[in-house]
Amino acid sequence: MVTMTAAQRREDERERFNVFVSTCPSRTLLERLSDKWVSLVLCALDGGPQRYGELRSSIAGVSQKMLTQTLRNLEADGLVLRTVTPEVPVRVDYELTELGRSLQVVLSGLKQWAETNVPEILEARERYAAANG
Amino acid sequence: MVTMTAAQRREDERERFNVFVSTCPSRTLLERLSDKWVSLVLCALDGGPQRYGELRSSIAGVSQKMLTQTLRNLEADGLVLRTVTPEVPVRVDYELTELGRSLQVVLSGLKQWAETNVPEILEARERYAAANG
DNA sequence: CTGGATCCCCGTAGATACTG
DNA sequence: CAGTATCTACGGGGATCCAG
Repeated sequence: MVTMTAAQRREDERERFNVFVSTCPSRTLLERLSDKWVSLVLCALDGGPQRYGELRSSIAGVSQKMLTQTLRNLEADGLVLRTVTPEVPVRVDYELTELGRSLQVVLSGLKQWAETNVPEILEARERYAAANG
Repeated sequence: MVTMTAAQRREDERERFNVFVSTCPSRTLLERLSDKWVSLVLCALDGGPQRYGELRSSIAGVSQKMLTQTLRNLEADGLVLRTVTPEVPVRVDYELTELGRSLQVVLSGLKQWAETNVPEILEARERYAAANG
């Protein structure tokens, strides 16, 4: 076995993880990130640390259960840091980690795309509805 | 305070789309895009038009139902073009529209991020599991 | 009072079988 | 080949309860 060049190693890395293989860890990761609450939570935390209640009110429509569940998953994946301050009442703050910030950049692109292209999408839906039943 | 023109007001309205409002169209759009199959389908179509069966086999683990449903939604939103060729047996091709390609760029960034950062995430999960139950 | 766990109900994803 | 139809099972939403 000859020593690998950096390029070969990079190629090898790329082929180790493939989202199109259903058993690949990158696939399950992509599925977790492709969650409607994940992008909202990460974008909400973009402005800095927030308390649980702040997140809950800034992300309209989220249930306690899903917000807690999403935050726990993000914490376990090292994307969010959870800090408990034992005051009365208890205070829990959430903030992005370095890894979380790098993901937030990508997801804010998706958020931006959605907010920008709403009109085109709505027009397309009307055309589709008119053409079909 | 200067008077707004109608055009300015319309422009202002356009920029008011906010994903954090649960009733905002951009929010429901973001939720549709934040679907685990959407990113996979769009990335699969990045290489060019594909038949239904090709998509089904390239995206391992997708059910006929969800693939059809996802493709129909993407078609209705103007992101994917569906072409039926009345051969025997019938041939159905799917390809990205211009709008779909612009979204694919964003989603492939997410795919790339997932494939790149799998190791960090797995390590974080182990640390979390070790620290907690 | 904040943050979160638990229970129950319902919608929807998913597997299977069938059709133009 | 490219879908529809049907059934079941899992996961999200809401109410309720719990700890600090």
